[in-house]
Amino acid sequence: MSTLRERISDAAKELYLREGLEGFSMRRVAEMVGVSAPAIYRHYQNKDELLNEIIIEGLKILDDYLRLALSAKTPYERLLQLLEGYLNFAVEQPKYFDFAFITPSSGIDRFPAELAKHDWTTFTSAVGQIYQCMEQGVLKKDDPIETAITLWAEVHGLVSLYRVQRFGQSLDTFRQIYWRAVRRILQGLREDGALTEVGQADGSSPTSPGSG
Amino acid sequence: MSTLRERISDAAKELYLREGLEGFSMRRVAEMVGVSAPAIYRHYQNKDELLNEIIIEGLKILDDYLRLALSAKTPYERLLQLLEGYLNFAVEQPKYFDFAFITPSSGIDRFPAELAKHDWTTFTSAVGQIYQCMEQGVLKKDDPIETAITLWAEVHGLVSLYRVQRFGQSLDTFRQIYWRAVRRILQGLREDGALTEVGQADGSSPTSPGSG
DNA sequence: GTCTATAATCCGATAGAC
DNA sequence: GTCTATCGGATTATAGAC
Repeated sequence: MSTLRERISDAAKELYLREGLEGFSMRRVAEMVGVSAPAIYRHYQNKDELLNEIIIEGLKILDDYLRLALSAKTPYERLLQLLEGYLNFAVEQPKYFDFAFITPSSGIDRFPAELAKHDWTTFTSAVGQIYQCMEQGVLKKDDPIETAITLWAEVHGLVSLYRVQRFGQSLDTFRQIYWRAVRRILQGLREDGALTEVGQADGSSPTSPGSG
Repeated sequence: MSTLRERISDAAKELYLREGLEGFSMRRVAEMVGVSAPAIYRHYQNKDELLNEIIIEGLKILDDYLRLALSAKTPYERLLQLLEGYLNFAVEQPKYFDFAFITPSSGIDRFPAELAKHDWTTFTSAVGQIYQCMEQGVLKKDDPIETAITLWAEVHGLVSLYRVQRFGQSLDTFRQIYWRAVRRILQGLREDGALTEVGQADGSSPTSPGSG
């Protein structure tokens, strides 16, 4: 059992995933649901409101990817898993990633409050892991917030450049590039000389939460 | 003296800078030039081909920003200036930055060969500075290509997140965030203990090439 | 080579009947 | 709440005169 509003929302997500923002239209959503286009406006005020539904769905899925990290045993492993969750979300849910993090003003100008709240929640979680790493001496004492920004920017830059085709098309190659870059950063954030390698010793990725 | 093709190209750039991708249309370009819309198709096969003109212009402007870095005296200063050129380009020419580096498939699917060539040229230049830094002992010996990727991803991630409103709206604040993150990365890439600070000692930016 | 005119579609959104 | 019909607009692209 599902309401018409839910069916519209589901169809919108399906259409966006299949056709992208370019092929997304109210008319086609209506056609998929089996109603006329104006009927949608009884449930959503306009196109932007329907598109917001898609962003929110993407954030939920990103949460699923990141939540898996919290089950790891040490703060450092949780941090690595968070970094991998971001990678897996971007490469396994590229359309959602694009819409939530890439697409600038095309489509939606004002970003919904959910987005800011979501950012804050997950960012705070990452800061917590980093803080614990510093307390344990796994990372050098530093400002955990600024350190989190530094790491977030690195992984976001990597996946963004991958999304706009700057690292070729091979996912395997990109995963190697990703982890070598991230580990190079982490190396610089570690206590000098101490604990040269924590966790995996090679450049391969931890277990993939999304593909397992 | 200018050909009609050049006038179309100029009008297209002007319209895109003023209205963005959303407000860009063949009709409006034609209107600006003072010809009918179909006349444009005598000089450009379709809309994508005209949009490519804009990307190429953006890459030329980016080159202007990055070329200023080469006049600095040391490899490390040239590297810092390159990193600042990227920042200045992104914040001073946001529309060009968005189109060349953010906008995914909306608008253009296949990226022109110019783009790949440009990437390669400027990237190679950055790798050269990094290599020299390593030879001089300013940076730890490492793979200069991977190091360049790591740095590129960091600055690209920072400016991309800024462009999608993740760091608030204050440019001054963002510049501070940017340089603190970049310097944190560079710190980790330096020889352990040696040369704790090269160049500016505070977190402020070098001289801005674009705003001076 | 450039023009006018127009085709053939698509879009978001609304009005008003039922 | 859903429908038909339609408005007002956009788009790429072509036909044919000049």
